Amino acid sequence: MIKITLPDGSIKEYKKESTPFDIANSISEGLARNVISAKFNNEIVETTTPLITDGSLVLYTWKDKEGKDAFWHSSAHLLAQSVLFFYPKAKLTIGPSIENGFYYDFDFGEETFSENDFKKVEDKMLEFARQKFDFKLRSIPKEEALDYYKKENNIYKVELIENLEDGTISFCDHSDFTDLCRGGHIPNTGFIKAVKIMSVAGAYWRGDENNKQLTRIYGTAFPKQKELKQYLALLEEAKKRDHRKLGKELELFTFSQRVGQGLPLWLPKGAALRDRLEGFLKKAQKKAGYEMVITPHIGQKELYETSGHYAKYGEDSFQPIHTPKDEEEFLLKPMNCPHHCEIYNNKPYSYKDLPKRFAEFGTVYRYEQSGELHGLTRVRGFTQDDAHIFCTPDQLMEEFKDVIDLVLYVFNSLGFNDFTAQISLRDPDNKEKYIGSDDNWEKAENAIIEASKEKGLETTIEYGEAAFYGPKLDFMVRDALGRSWQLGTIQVDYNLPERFDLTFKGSDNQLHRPVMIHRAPFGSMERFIAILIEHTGGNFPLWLMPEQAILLPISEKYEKYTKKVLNLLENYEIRALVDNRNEKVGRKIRDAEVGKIPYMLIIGENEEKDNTISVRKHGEGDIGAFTVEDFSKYIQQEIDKTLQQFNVS
RNA sequence: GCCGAUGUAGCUCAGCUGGCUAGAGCAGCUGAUUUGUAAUCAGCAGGUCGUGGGUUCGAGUCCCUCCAUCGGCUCCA
Repeated sequence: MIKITLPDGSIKEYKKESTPFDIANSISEGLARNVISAKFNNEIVETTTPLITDGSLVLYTWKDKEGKDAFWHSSAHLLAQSVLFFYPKAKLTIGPSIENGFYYDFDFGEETFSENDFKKVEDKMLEFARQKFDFKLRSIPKEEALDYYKKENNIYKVELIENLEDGTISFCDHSDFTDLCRGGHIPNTGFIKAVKIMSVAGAYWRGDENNKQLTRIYGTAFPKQKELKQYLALLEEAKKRDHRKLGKELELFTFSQRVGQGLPLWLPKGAALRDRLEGFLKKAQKKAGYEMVITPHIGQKELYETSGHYAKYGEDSFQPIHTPKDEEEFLLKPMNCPHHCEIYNNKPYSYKDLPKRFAEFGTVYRYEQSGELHGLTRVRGFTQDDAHIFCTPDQLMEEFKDVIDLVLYVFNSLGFNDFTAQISLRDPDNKEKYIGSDDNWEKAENAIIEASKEKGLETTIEYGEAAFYGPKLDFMVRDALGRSWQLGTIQVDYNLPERFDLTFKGSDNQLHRPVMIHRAPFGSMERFIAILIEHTGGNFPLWLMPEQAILLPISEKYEKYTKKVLNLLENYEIRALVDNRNEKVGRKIRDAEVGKIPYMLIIGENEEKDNTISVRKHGEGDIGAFTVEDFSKYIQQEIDKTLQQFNVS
C-alpha cells in the first residue's frame, strides 16, 4: 500500500501502482470523468501513471491551468499527427502549450503550409480525436531514441535528445503517432471536442535567427464547441479595442507612406491628448524636483561613440547625416542620455548639489526592423518621457524608490493596475554583450532588487533583458490581445558616468563618480497612448478627453443660447464643441455616442427658458437638467475621482 | 531582416473560374426638412483597382519586382 496526501491535507491509503485516475475515481465518479492531468510530488504525471511511493497528489481538470496545459499540449500532438497525415515528410520539432492554446514547429522541407491548409488539418484532428486514442508514455534508452530519429533523419530531435540525460528519454504514443515528450497529457484524444488553427508563422529553431526557420502552426482546442465559440468571440471583441483601429476612428493619429513607415503623424485630437498627458507628468515631476531641459534632435557621431551606443547599434541605426564639410557626421538622436550627460558636464557639482534630475520629452529615432513595426507600440520616431538622475552612490536607493513611486502614481492615475514589474538583468552566460565592470553591474543589479523589495513590489526576474549599459526595472502591460509591452522603465547605470567622465566634489574635497538613473514612467508617449487606447477602448479618463462635451441644439432657433452656453463652458475650462448640423437631435446623439464624447448637452426650448442644459452621459443616457455651473461642478468631481495629486513623501 | 497572408472611393466592403463605361453603404457636396435623447428625404460628386513590369485579342482578376499593412519569429539603446 502507498499513502497519498491530497490537497485538503487528508491522507488515504491506496494499492501500490494505483494511478491518479484510480484515486480520482475513489473520490467521485464526476472527478474521474473530468480529471485530465495530475501532479505527484510536484512533478506533472499522466493520469495513467502507476504511483509506487507515498506522496502528495494534486488532480487537475480543465478548470485548472495545469489541466489546460495538459489539454493543449496533447492537442499539439494531435496537430502533429494530422499534419503528418497530409505531409508525411514534415519533420517534427517541438510543440508546447502556450497561454491560450498551443503551437507546433515543423520543418516542412520544400513544401509550404498556409491558411488554405487549415481546414483539412482541423477536420483530420477532430476525426482522430473522436477515435479516443489513449496517450501512452514510455521510457526508452537514449541510444535507442537517437537511433530512431537518426533513421528518420530528424536533426532537431537528435539535437534535443543529445542534450538530455540517459534515463530521462520518454516518448508519448497515441494511435500510430509517436513523439519525444516528457509527459503531461490528457487520458485520450476524445476529450478534445473543438479545435481551431489560429495562424501560421515562421519561427527560428531554438529561437536563434542564425538557425533554420521552421513553420510554426498556432492552434487552440477546447473540451466543448461552445467554449471555442466564446473564445473566438472574445478575440473579436478585443480587436475592436485595437489602438490602430480606434486611433483612426477617433482621429488621434495616422501614418503616411510618403512620410515613411513607423513615423506617426499626430492629428489634432491625438496631439491634444498627448499634450495633456505630458502636462500631467510635468506637474508631478516638478513636485518631485525635476528640471526640464531641451536637447537637439541630432548629435555628432562621436557623442554616441563615447556612450558606446554607436558600437552597439550604429550599423542598425539611421545612418549618419553628412554636411558640406568633409568628415563631419551627425546621428539622428536615438536616445537622450548622452545629451543629458553633457548637460551634467556643463559645470562642476558639489555633493551638496546632487541629485540633479534632468527631464525632457525627447524625441528619438531608431531604425527598427521593418517586420517589427506595429501601430504606435513599435515605431521609428517616438518621444520618451525621459529623465536622468545624477546622484551620489549613497543617494541611489532613495532616488530609485522615489522613481518607483512616480511610476506607480502614473500607472494608478491611468488605471493600469494589471502590470508586471520585471527586473531585467544581464544574461549570465553572455556577459560580453554588456559594457562595464562586473563590480558595477553587481552594484546596479543589487540596487534594483533591493529597492523593489523595499517598495514591496511583486517582481519577476528576467535574465538577458538588461540594457547593454545597465539593469532595468521594467513595467510591463498587456494590450487588448494579451501581448506584453514594456511601458515604464527605471535603469541604474554606473557605466555612462564613467564614459562621460562625470564627477562631483565630495565632502572630502576629492572628485567622485555619480551614479545615473535613466527613467521613463510612460516609456514613450506613443506606446503608452496605444496601450491606454486599448485599455479604455477610447473612453479615456475625462481629464484626458480631447472633447469632454458636445452641445446639441435641437434646431437653429437655439443658436444664440448655445453660444452663450459654450462661452460659459469655456470659462469653466470645459472642452466642448457644438454640433450645428441641420440634423435631428437623435442623429446628433448617435454620432456623439459613436464618437465616444463623454457628455452630450441638449439644448432646446425648455433649456433656453430655464437657463439649463439637458445632460446625457455617454453609454448611460439622460441624467437630467443642469445649470452650466452645476454641470461644471459635476465634471470637476468626475475628474477628481480619477486624477489624484502626486505627493512627494 | 525572415515565414505566411492582405492591399478596390476618405471609411467599411462586393466584384465568381480574365470579357461591356469597376459597384454598395457610410462620410462629403447641393437642395428640401427646423427637428426632444442612437441614423429625415432626394439629387450630385468621388476610384492611376498599392507600385513597376510581364502573359493575353483583352488584366481589378494570372505571373514577377518593389512598397505598405496584418499575424508570428528574431530584435528592441
